[in-house]
Amino acid sequence: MVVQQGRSASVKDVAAAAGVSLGTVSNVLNRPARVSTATRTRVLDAMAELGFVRNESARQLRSGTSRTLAYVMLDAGNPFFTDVAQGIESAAADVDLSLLLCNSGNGPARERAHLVLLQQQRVQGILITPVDPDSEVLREVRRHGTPLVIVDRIGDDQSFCSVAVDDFLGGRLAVEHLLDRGHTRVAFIGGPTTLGQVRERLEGARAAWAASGLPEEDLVVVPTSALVVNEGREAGQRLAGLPQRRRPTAAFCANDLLALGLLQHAIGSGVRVPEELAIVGYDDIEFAGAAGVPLSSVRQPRQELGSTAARLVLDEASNPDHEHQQVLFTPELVARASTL
Amino acid sequence: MVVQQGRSASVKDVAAAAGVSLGTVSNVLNRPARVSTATRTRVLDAMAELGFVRNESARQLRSGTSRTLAYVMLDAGNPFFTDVAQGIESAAADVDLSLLLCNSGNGPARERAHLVLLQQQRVQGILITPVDPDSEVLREVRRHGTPLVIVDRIGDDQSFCSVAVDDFLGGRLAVEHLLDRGHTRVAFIGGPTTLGQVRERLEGARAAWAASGLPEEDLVVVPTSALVVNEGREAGQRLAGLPQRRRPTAAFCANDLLALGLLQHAIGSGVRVPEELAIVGYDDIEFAGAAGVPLSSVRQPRQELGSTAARLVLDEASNPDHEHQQVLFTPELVARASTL
DNA sequence: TTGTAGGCGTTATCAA
DNA sequence: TTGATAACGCCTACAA
Repeated sequence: MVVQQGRSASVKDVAAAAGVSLGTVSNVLNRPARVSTATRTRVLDAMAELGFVRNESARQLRSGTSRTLAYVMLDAGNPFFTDVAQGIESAAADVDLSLLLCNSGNGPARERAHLVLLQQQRVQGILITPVDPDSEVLREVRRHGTPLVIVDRIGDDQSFCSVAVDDFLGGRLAVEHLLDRGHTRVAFIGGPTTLGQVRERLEGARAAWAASGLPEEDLVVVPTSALVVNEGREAGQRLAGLPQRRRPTAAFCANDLLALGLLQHAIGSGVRVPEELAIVGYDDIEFAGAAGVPLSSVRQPRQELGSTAARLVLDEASNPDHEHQQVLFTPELVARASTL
Repeated sequence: MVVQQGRSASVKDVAAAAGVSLGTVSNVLNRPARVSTATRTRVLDAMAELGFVRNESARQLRSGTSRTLAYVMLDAGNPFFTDVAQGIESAAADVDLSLLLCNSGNGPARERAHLVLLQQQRVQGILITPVDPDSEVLREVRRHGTPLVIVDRIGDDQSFCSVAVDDFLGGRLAVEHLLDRGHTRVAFIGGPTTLGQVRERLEGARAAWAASGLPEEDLVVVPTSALVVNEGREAGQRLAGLPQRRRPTAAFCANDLLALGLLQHAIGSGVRVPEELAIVGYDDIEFAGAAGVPLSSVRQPRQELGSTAARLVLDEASNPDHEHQQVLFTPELVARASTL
């Protein structure tokens, strides 16, 4: 066993140690059948002795493409996206690719920086939940030739594959559920509306509300600056500040983090859930069901979202007849104790 | 603007398009000052025209090292580890490195596969929360020369840098807190004990218990097969199945996911928290404070854990006088409503 | 200021 | 079955 110093052993070193040519070592690596058993073992021994590890950069330079997929997440702190990432990873692992995870944190500059790096690395494909699906940066990636699939959003044009869940329908389901429960004053909590997800869930909510014939102003929109727990708490305070007769008896939150924050505020300030305030979240993350009052939520097929996106990007990468497609999954309302 | 087909443009193509030599293009990229303004703009224009993107593999092959750090997580579904990852990522971004995230899912085989891939990619350094910190695979990485830092664990030997939090102390703090609250029958919920974190938290709990002079058998150990929400629910059922006079009045869970599951079971089956069952978790993930009954928990400095580990691995990678060190952070008990 | 040449580690082709 | 060689794209001496 040899302690490495300097740079690590190359095929050339292995060849020298085994007393064979460099080409033979390469054959042992890539077409073992072509090498006689005797020399093969000699080469393998030399590799073990020297602690040889293939250099992926060199391989990649030679082959022109890497064995890596990348996913640029919108918010790594949101379990929804880590679940999507798990779906991607398992699909990637099936075809022996590894997954590079990046986090834009909803920042266009960070997103752009990641995309540049990924193209430099010649990743096989990029999956991204973009800050803005119609941004020019995405089209630049396409122009460069790197396959790209949009996850959890749909762009205006159809020049990309995308995998998303019907957010408009999800918003409708949530509000229809609350209407079914007899609520006539409901809050929509969410923002910023620069996020398409938020916009469409709100539109769906409005559509359901309009269909009910209730006065428009009784769907109270409470904007937030991000989809995080703390914003949910603050929204709770704002609701509590409303005069009794204008205060909604139910809230539909644009995601579960907000809903959990709202729930926490409610319980902390003695508001009974669902009797005084019913709550519906969105995403159905694991913690929604595990909340003190289990949360009703709109479930999205997270893992499937990821694995489907991975399949699409791989098809785009390898199938010359690839055609872009927009896959739209259907969300589903999961009713739990927070809406009775 | 040109639509790419075939392979993407290289420095050679740019040189041809700009009517200069290949060396000049390289100078524009790496020593712009050495190039006259006129030729520089000509070259830059050609790059834009061709949609040139540097090939990182070639660069790396030449330079011998990559611009990437990697973190092998133990469980990507646990917010604790994603928070650690965020700490690493921000430290890496500070020095212009990108972070490759892998997930072993507590599986030795997956862990090993990831490590091989990472070495092949010649990452600058590997951070890992290992399945087993004393495993031979880690030493093999070291032997190959890739800097490696152990995160959230400490190995037996001190041949690696490590960054961890004092789990023994954390266990003690949790149980002392429950003893302070007057509990005389307490459950420890956690497992598998192949996880060192679990073993040490349990040891700490036992030490505190022994110091109290209470009968040993009144610290009831409820083993689980994983540190996930669902196992917490099942532990709740097992507790409920105990005869009243042997049933603990408080539980210390080896992490917050278990605690959330237990809490959910308790609320669902009408057990009042903390009056009938007090609960202390571990990690203080964001969802602990946001639980229906906010959870008391042992807080670990997650982001700091990550950023410190990143600094250590970079020092090991670049400082010839690097000395391995074991950094041990101190945990802190955060008391909330779940223990009154 | 610009151009030329060699090499990083791997693989594939072709010849022996 | 094995060996020699060229090429992938980039960077850095060194030469002009």
